[in-house]
Amino acid sequence: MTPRPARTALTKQKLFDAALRLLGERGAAEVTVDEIAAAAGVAKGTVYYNFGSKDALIDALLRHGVDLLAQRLRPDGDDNAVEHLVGASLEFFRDYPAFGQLLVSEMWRSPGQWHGTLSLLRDDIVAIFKEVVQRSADAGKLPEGVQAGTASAALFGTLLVVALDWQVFQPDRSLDQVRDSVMLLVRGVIPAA
Amino acid sequence: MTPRPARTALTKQKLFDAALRLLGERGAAEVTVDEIAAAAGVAKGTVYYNFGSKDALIDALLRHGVDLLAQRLRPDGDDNAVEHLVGASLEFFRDYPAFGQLLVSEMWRSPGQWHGTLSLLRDDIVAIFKEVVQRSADAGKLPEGVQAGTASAALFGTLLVVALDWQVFQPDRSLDQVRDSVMLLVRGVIPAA
Amino acid sequence: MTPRPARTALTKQKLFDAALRLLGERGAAEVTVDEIAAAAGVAKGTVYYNFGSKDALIDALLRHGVDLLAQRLRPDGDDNAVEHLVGASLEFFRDYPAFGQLLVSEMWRSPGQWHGTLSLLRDDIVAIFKEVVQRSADAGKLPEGVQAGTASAALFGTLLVVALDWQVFQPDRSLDQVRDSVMLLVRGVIPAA
Amino acid sequence: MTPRPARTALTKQKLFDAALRLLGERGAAEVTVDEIAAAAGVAKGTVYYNFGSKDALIDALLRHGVDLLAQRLRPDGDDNAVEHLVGASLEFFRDYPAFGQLLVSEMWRSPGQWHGTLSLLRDDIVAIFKEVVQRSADAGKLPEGVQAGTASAALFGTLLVVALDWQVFQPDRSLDQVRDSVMLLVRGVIPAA
DNA sequence: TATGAATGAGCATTCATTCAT
DNA sequence: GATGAATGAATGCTCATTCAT
Repeated sequence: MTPRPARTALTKQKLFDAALRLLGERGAAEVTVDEIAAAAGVAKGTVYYNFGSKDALIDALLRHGVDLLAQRLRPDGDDNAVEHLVGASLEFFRDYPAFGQLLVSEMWRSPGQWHGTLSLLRDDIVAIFKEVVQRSADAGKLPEGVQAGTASAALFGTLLVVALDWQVFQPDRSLDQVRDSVMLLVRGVIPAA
Repeated sequence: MTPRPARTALTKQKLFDAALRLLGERGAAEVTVDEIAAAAGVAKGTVYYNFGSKDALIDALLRHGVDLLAQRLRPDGDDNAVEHLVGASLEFFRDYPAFGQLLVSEMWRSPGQWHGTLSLLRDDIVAIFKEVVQRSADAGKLPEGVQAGTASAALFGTLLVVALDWQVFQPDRSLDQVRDSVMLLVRGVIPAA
Repeated sequence: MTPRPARTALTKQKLFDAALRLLGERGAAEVTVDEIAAAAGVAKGTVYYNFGSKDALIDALLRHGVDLLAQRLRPDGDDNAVEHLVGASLEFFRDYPAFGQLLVSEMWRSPGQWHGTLSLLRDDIVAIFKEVVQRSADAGKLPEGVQAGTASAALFGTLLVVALDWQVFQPDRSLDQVRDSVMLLVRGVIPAA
Repeated sequence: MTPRPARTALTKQKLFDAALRLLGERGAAEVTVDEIAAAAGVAKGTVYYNFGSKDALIDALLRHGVDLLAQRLRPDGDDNAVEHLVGASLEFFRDYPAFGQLLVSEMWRSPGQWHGTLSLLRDDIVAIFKEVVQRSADAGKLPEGVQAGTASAALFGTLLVVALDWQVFQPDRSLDQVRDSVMLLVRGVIPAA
C-alpha cells in the first residue's frame, strides 16, 4: 500500500512519538534535538532531513496532536454528547500529558513561534465543542444569555487545565472520578438530556 | 516605608518589571539575562548581584506576582464574594497579562525548575477561592456532589484560561463583558445569594 | 566522437557546467554538493557515482578548464603572437568568469587541496606563454635583464587579474577596449614585431 | 593613556594577529572560530563578544590589513616613487602572505560576503598607486594612450599576483631579486626619472 | 547507472555565570 | 552596590559521504 516512502513515514512517526513525549515533559526550549533524535533511535541529521528545523518539527507535532484529539472528539454514537467530549478530552490528555503541557505553554504566547499554528488548531477544536454546545442551546438548555461560542471556549480551556491539574497534582484520581467531578460542574450550565 | 536598601529595592523593581514583560511574552527559556538587564537599564552583573541566578530571579518574580494577585483577591467586604473573585482575577490578568502567560507556561511542568514554588503558590490562591466557595457550599448552594476543593481549582484554572483567551484572541472585549460571560456560567454552578 | 558512455558524459558535462558557475561565484567551500547536484538536475548520489568526492569533482573541473584555456591559447598561425595570447586569455575569462575566480581563489593556497593540481596546470599555461615570450627574447626585443620565465608568469598573472577586474568592476568595457589597454602596457615591455 | 578599554584593545589585537595568520594560510571557510580563539589564547566566546560573528571578524581584519598596507605605501621621502610602491608592496605581502591570499580569494567574488568592503579597500590602495602614476603621466613619461587609472589597477594586481607567485612557487628568491625583476618590467611602461 | 534517505562529525553561535575592577 | 569583559559548555544546524534499492 504505502509505496516507496514507507521508510520516511516510519522515521517521521518515530520522531513524532519521541518528540511528543519529551517536549511535553520538559517544554520546547528545554529539549534538545539530540535528545529527540536519540529517543527516536535515529541520527540527529535525520531530524533535519525530515523536518528542516526544530521549530518545524514542533509545528508539525502540534498539528499532529490536534488531529489526534479531533479524531477522538468527533465519533460518539448517540446522545450524551457533552459527556463524550469531556471524557474523550480527559482521556486524550491522560494519554498525552506532554501534549497538554505543550499546548498550554504555547497557545497564548502572542508573538510566539507557533501562535499562528495554534490559533488555527484551537479553532478546530473549539468548533467541535461548539457543534455540541449549540445543539444544547437550540434545545433551550443553556441559561439565558450564555453564548455557545463563549461556553465552548471556556469548556475546552477548563478541560485542559483540569486535565493538567489532575495529571500533575492529583495523579491518583481515576479518569472516572475526574470526569464525574467535571460533569457535576458542567451539568450546572448544560443540563443533561 | 521601604527601609534602608532604597537603591537595591529600586534596582530589583526595575528588574521585576523588565523580566515580567519579557518572560511572559516569550517564555522563561527564550529570554536571556542580557535582555532583562538591558530592558531594566542595568548591567548584566547586577542581575547576579541582586538575585544570584536567572532561576532565582524568576522564582522571586513568581512569588511577587502571586502575592499581588492574592492581595487583590482578599479584600471585598461582604456578599457577591464569587463575583469579586472573578472580577479581581480578570482585572489582575488584564493588568499583568505577561504574568498569566508565565504562570500557565510553568504551572504544570512537572519536573520544571519552579514546580515546587508554583505548587505552593497555587495552593495559596486556590485556598482563597476555596474559602469563598466553601461558604456557598455551607449555605447549600452547590449542586449535590460538587466538592468545594474541586470547584475552586477548576474555577481558578478557568479564570486563568479565559483571561488569556480574552487578552490574546479577543482583546476588544471589555472587562465587564468578559466578567458577565463568566458569571453566567458560574451561576449555573454557584447560584447568587 | 565521445565513445560509448554517452549517458555518463552528458551527466558529467551537466555537473561541470553547474559546478563551474557555482564554485566560481561562491568559492569551493561555500558550495554544497546538494546545490551542485540540484543545479545539474541530478541526484546527489550521482555526483559521487561519477566523481567519487567533492574534491575530485573540483579537481576534474580545474583540469578541464585549464585544458580549454590551453586550447584557446595554442592556435594562431604567425605573428602577433603576444596579442593573440592577451586576446585569447581575456576572451576565455570573459566566457568563463567563474573559472577565473576559482583559479585565483585556489592557485596560491599553499596547503590547499588542489595546490598540486594547480601547480601543474599553471606550469602548462605559463609554458605556452613562455614559448611566445622566448621568441621575442631571441629576437632581442626584451629589455636588458628581463627573463622570459619571469615575464611570462607575470603576464599570465596580470591577465588573470585584469580580466577579473574587468568582469567585476567594469563589466561595461568591451573586450577590445580591455585588450587594447593591456597591449599598451605590454608593448612597453615587449615591442611589436 | 588608554583608559579602561585597554583590555579589550589587547584582546582584539591578539585576535587580529591570530586570524591574519590562519585565514591567509587556509582561507576563510577552512578556518574555524575555535582555531582562531585558541591561536589568540582566548576563549571562543571572546571572539563573539568582541566581533559578533566570524564574518564580522574577517571584515574587520580586511580593513585592518589594508590600513597597514596603505601606511607602508604612503611615506617615501623623495623620488623613486614607483620603486617604493613596488618594494613596499612586495615587502608587505612577504610579511603577511596570508593576507595576500585572503585578498585574492575574496576580492573578485561578486556576490561575496566581503565584496563591498573589499571594493572600497581596493579603491583606497589603487588611489595611492594612481597618485604616483599620475605624476609620471603628467611628466609625459607614460606611453601614448596609457591611462593612469588603468595602469595603476594593473600594477597593483600584478604586484599582488607576483608576490603570491613568489611566496608560493619561488620562496627562495630574495625580495631584492623579485623587486628588480618587477622593476625591469615596470620600467618598460614607466621609465625612471 | 542513478537515486535519495540516513548519517554523524564538525561548526558557528548563544548564553548563564564569574570575577577583577 | 554595580559593572562588563571574558568564559566555555551546550545547542541548533550543515554537509560530505554512504548504501540499500
